[in-house]
Amino acid sequence: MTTTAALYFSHELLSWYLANKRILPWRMNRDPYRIWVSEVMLQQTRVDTVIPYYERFMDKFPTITDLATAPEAEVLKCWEGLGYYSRARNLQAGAQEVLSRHDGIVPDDKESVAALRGVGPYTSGAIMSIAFNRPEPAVDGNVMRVLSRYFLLEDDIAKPATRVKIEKLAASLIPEGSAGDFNQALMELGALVCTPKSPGCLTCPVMVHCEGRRAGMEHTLPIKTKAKPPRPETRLAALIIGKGKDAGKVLVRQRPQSGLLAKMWELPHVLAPQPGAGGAVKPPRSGRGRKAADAGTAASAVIEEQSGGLLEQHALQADFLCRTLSAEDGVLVRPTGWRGEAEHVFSHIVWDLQVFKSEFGAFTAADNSHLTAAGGVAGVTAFLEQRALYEPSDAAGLKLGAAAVAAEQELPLNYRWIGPEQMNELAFPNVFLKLLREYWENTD
DNA sequence: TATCCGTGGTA
DNA sequence: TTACCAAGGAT
Repeated sequence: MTTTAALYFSHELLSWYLANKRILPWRMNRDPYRIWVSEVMLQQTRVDTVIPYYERFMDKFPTITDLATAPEAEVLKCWEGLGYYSRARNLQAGAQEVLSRHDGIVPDDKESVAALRGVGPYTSGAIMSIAFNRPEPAVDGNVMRVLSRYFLLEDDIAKPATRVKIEKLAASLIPEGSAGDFNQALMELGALVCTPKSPGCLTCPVMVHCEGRRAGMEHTLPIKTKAKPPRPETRLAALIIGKGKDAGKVLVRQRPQSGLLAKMWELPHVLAPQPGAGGAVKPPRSGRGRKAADAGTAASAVIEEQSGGLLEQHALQADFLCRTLSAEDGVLVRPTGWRGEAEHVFSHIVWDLQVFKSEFGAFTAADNSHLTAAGGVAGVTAFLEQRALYEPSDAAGLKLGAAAVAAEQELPLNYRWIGPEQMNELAFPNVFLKLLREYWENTD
């Protein structure tokens, strides 16, 4: 690559950007805090998805101090539905670092910015270049795609080493004094023209010297190895309906401090024995109108309830849910009917949620007869023995200990009864948001 | 280095 | 419907 060709690329691209750039909320000015928030929200997230979240977030937390001093629950609630929730917690931690160590002013040196929680190589480059116009590369997926095509680079962009290589190339292309615009131009081109599936070479401002296109490789570049497919998990969830003083409420729980969906709220659920783990509960034949969110599904649950018992598969699952929730959380519930199915897709896991309407409290064998109406006690006990879930001597009883039955249940600290109003305070992942909204819509 | 982290749009 | 993947970071 000659210097003149590089100059051509940079200046043609920069001119195109200045004439075609989108008007976006974070392009109002170059306030480093606004740029920072936008870059974190835009991590692995589309512009159109981010915009309404960004507007709400900046409205609620206009300054670094506002964000740093806010209750964490409010920050999470503001992020609800956007995904990758550690971003929200790290962003607030970063704001607190800036407040305590930099007098509330975003530092304008690379090392300090890169040291902030949730700020990696891309985001530090983006903040330094866009907010401070420093000549730092900001290499994201767009930039790797654009440069892989333009310079016909056949490196696997899934490998971290490739990003490092492209960072050096991108740094060398930054025009004097235009780092912020140039970095945004690269990303804008990737988002609007040099798109993953069908690149718009005919309207591309740098098509004449694009080596990838000239080699007819615009559709095969960039090279990227396939990601591992997500593992399926069947999860048995309890929609626990309150009675008495808790009438009209639902029992929810908060997830642990770290890991998947950290600190988010959810319906209690347990991991079902997975297929292949040895005589496991298989999910009912899924698909076709059985999803809780579909209009026709609630009907399926009603039919099951009215027929005086659950389908065998659901009976087995309900029983397993009841026992496991008792064992794991010490929460005693009585599933009374299958309510529906919902799917939740993560990057690395797919949840098949089987939702069971449940009552709160201990149960006895007689109470539980509905669980075995379809499958028969023999089938259920055989299943339970196979899973070694309780002592064979209890096989005929299907009940928990008498002490547990009699005791007044105390809720674990991470459990809470909530009504519709509490939906405005607690942050839920989207699946549970939909399930709860659907429940309250249909019970008004 | 590989895996863990959400969610939704699109072809 | 599946498959891809988006202004990535932490461990």
